[in-house]
Amino acid sequence: MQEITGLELSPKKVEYLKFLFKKGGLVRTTDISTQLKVDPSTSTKAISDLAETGLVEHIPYRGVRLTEAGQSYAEFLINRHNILSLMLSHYGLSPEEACGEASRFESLVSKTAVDKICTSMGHPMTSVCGKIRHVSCGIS
Amino acid sequence: MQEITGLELSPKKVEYLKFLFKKGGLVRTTDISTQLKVDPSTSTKAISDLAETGLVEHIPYRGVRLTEAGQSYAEFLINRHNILSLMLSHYGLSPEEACGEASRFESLVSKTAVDKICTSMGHPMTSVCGKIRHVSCGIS
DNA sequence: CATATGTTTGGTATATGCTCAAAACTTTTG
DNA sequence: CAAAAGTTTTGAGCATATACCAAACATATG
Repeated sequence: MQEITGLELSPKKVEYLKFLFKKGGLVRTTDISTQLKVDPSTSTKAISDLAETGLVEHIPYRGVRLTEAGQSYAEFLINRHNILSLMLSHYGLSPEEACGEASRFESLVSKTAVDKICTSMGHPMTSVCGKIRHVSCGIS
Repeated sequence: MQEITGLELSPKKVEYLKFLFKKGGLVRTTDISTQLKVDPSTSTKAISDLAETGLVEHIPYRGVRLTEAGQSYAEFLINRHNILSLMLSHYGLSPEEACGEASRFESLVSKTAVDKICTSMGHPMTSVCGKIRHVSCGIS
């Protein structure tokens, strides 16, 4: 994934990647299916898809791990979520509401837009749902 | 549609409804397919779906018209779009960017959130892409 | 009223996401 | 250290949303 547009992954795939990042290391299929509340077979399938994109490495019967590309992409995904949540919280949404709304639509917000929002907010360090790291954020 | 959550329709269905509202009156299948750049058969299908929800009335070979429910729902959809676009434009996105981003994700933003954003912005009357009418906006 | 135009139907395709049952593999344990 | 128990994967199948094409159908017009 050379240029990140932010629109590469489907909503669910984004969830998987964010979870893998937060969990860290080798993650078991069951952990994922428990967390995302789906059948283990569903998470196995999703992981196979992600493995094909090169974002994760799947060791069958062992677990999944983010690749280096996956790490930095997941970091973008989490920053995007945090920035959008923070933005929404500025409009009177509670942290939970903001976080929930952002989770629903974040996969459709481009990196370009996120970068502008981030810049406009002055590259904040913390959101309502986590710290923000301005690594791939196109600081201007 | 008793209580509007804002999450009733798929992205494309939202587009159809917004277009029908803007066009007004009885709209022909071809107008729709031309506008949304899809095959006429595709728009016929979408319209059938919408007709089942009671938001539009389809008179075969004649055209489609919003029902009263469809009218007010479409008004909500357009306000949502306008409010989200305006919000984004406050973060340095150009009108075109703001409008484009909003179009991508608006169908996943709840009415509750939109109402809060609208209130927080002081119920603005105009956005970067159209006027705003605060009819169903839960003015507080 | 026959033909041109516009619309709908039916078949088919892709993408995403999901479940269940059975097979395959790993781990535990007697 | 083999059988039982537990976990993971595979394969078949289903649902939704979106799309196209070709054929059938309705309407409008010359």
